[in-house]
Amino acid sequence: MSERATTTKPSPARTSSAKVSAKREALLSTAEELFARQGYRAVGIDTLLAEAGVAKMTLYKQFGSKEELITAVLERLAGEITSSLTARLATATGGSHGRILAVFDWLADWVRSPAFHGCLFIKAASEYPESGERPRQAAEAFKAGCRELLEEQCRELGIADPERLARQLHLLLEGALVLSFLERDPQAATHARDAAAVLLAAA
Amino acid sequence: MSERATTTKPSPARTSSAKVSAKREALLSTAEELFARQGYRAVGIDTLLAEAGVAKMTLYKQFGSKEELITAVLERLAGEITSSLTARLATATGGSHGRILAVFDWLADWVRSPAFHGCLFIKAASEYPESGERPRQAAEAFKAGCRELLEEQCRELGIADPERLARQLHLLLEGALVLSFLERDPQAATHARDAAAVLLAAA
DNA sequence: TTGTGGCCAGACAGGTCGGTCTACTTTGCT
DNA sequence: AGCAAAGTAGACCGACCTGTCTGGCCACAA
Repeated sequence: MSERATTTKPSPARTSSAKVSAKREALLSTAEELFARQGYRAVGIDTLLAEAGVAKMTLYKQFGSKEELITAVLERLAGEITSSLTARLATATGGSHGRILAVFDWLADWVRSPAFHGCLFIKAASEYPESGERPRQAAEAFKAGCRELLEEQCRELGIADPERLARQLHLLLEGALVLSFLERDPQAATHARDAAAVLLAAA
Repeated sequence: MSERATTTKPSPARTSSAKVSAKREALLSTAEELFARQGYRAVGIDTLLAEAGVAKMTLYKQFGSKEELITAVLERLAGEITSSLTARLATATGGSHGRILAVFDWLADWVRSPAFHGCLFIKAASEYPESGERPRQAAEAFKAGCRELLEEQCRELGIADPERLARQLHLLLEGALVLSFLERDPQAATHARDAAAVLLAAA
């Protein structure tokens, strides 16, 4: 009866330390979506805050600057992608090339998901092209990680020149990312997989 | 496409028309360089005008808006690339695959030139992601042209499935563009060429 | 010489940007 | 209960944004 009109009784955070992340998480996921759809410089801080339902001071307390927020988005995303991909690789079966082809299957799922609006790392490097800028550094680190992951898979296969094959596969992967976004071709990743199979067979 | 200010009306004299082109050209080439190095939204119109030594009114009389200027830069660049590439192809020798490998040789020259700071078309699509935006349309048109050019070369070779091979080669090309810029790997195009040779041999 | 029209510099307009600050309310731990 | 941390709204800042407009300069034709 005396319940106030405004008492939606927001779920009390049961875990103490999880509470810290609540607003931070809202910021990160909203930022990821808006930046992906519109670009980094095109999205103003105020738009982002309104969408996330967070106050400006919270953003600056948590991240310090817009560029740091972008960097945090990229680092979080890199972690998610890495764990999602390695989980997929762990279950990969098929011939000896199954592991590598599974990377391209995973890629096909990624670029076909409705949340995909181009690779955020490539966009970050485009909009923050100077070596010293943190978003570009995060992008470089992630892409280097991709190449290393591919190289490791090639090495496990006992390929003659694993570094070389890994770089070629990486080209296909990045090409698929770009063309999935630029032309709206959901099959780009499939074509990349086909090409990867050819390269693998020849190695 | 080019300025042809004659017959229809007794319009400006030749001298003033030549002057117009001069300022227009200064705008286009300065814009191309600044946008390539810093990104489209990162470069303000005043910076651009100061660098080009052109008055603001001239820009708006010639192009109407910043987005139209960007579009004009992209269209001019697309023309230059197309003619430079087809000129190279005309002189391509080597085996039956020479023409296609020449595309990747040309690419290697492009990405290694000091003026290369990433593909302006990919960046345009990133910063103007909506279908209705003119810079993105120009980028889509150019990339579609690239794919068609590759497909035509494959077709001339009598490849079984030219469209499919062309798409695979296109993936390598775009991948090389991205990785040349993101990692600063001048060898990306060379690796793409190697991979292209493998795909060609298998087709 | 005088007139004309293209181009100039730069002031201006109206908004938005990233970022700071204050003063207040909620929240969660002890 | 009490307190400190975290979060809130929103005013405010100076810089910068795209785009418009004014008034004058200068080349050239009659």
